[in-house]
Amino acid sequence: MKAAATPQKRRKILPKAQRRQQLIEATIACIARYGLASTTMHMVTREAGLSVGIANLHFKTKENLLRETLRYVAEEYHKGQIDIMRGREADNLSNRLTALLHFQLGRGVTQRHKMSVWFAYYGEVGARPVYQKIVSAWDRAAARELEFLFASVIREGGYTDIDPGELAIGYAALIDGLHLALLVTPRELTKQNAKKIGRDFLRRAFPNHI
Amino acid sequence: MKAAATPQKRRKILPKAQRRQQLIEATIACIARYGLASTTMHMVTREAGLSVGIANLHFKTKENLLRETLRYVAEEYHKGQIDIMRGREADNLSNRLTALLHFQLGRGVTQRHKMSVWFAYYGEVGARPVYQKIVSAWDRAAARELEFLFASVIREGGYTDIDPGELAIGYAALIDGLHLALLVTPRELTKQNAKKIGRDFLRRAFPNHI
DNA sequence: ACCCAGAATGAATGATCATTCATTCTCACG
DNA sequence: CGTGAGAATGAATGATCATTCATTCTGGGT
Repeated sequence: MKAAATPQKRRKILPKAQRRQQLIEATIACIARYGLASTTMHMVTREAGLSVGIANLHFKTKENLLRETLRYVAEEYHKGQIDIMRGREADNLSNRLTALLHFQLGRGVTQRHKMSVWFAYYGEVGARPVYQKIVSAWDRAAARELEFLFASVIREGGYTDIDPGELAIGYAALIDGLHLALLVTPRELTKQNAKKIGRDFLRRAFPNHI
Repeated sequence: MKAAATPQKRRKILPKAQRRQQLIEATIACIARYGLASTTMHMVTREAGLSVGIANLHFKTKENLLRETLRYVAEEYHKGQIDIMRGREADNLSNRLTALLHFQLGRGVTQRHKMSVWFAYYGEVGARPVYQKIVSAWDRAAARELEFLFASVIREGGYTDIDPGELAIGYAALIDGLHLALLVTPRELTKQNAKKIGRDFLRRAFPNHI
């Protein structure tokens, strides 16, 4: 038998870190497509093109894999934000605000499957304290950074009567809410419109900057 | 044997509508406590103090029960909002805005277990078009009403440069985002603060009213 | 060229769960 | 009272799924 009809997948050995990464990405794809509730280990390993046993080898349990996947997604999103807020490229505060808005409502983040994964985990936060811990740790970090950025803008613009911490929570909530709207009622809201709404929020707070 | 140690639950026959209601409420309690993913039919029927078979009798399948539960929750929340917006009690627009805010961030709605249920379903929307349909139908109705209210406020206050539809989407997104923050990072945000943030949003848009 | 540590496999196991349905029980009506 | 229509029960069934582990295979080291 020379060449089988099915092209005989050759077993490949790779470093642990690479396999873990591969499995996490397969998990994300499955959650986006089938939801957190009905994603099975078989689906994940098939998506990765590997055998079922592999999951147990690299992550002890399914619960573990899901936890690590959330960690990965949360880190990706929040690090992206923080990098822009600390941004060296845009020293100008106005540009930095705009860059942040474009990241948060831009092509990368607002892809349907990414938002699906994000809210799938949020949905379980009420029942799983572990998820809450992971998300809130990153949230706190991003919130602090945003508060700092807003404080700079307030100082520069001489705005009075604005608490940077409260405004930061409000802005973050608005962005989350817009993500939710893009996911749940995409027919009622385009990404363009979402950006305009975010921009209007900032303009009403910082009229001299936006 | 006269009186058993366990007080012999007597079988009771009730009208269909009442049993359905009872099961839906048990479902809500279970989702809040254990999450959508791990809520089982046994849990739900035990919570309701009934037998397993009852679920099949009143709702053909689990999927059906979950659907009806979402319908119930969505209706409760959105009807509450709409009633206030159409409110006969508060003819004054300022008061109506305030009443809406207090409903949306008040004791009733922001109970942890209610928000849990809400976001549990949002989390599955990406994978289940049925859920999306149910939620977006109610969302659309509430959005229209809110846009109408904002349009009245804009007319009364002579505000320029505000699109009521866009502002309504922004406000709704802010409220959703605040609910999420109350659920995920309750240590960072009190209900009092959430209300203040919502009020500030309205004040920046309608300074003559709030 | 050979070897073996340990990476990868997947059939088998046992646990959990939704759903079924033969049987029991209730109560409205005669 | 007595009865039957149909509401309620829960043990049994079969399907699905996470996890295990005996076995196979790979590639770096010698």
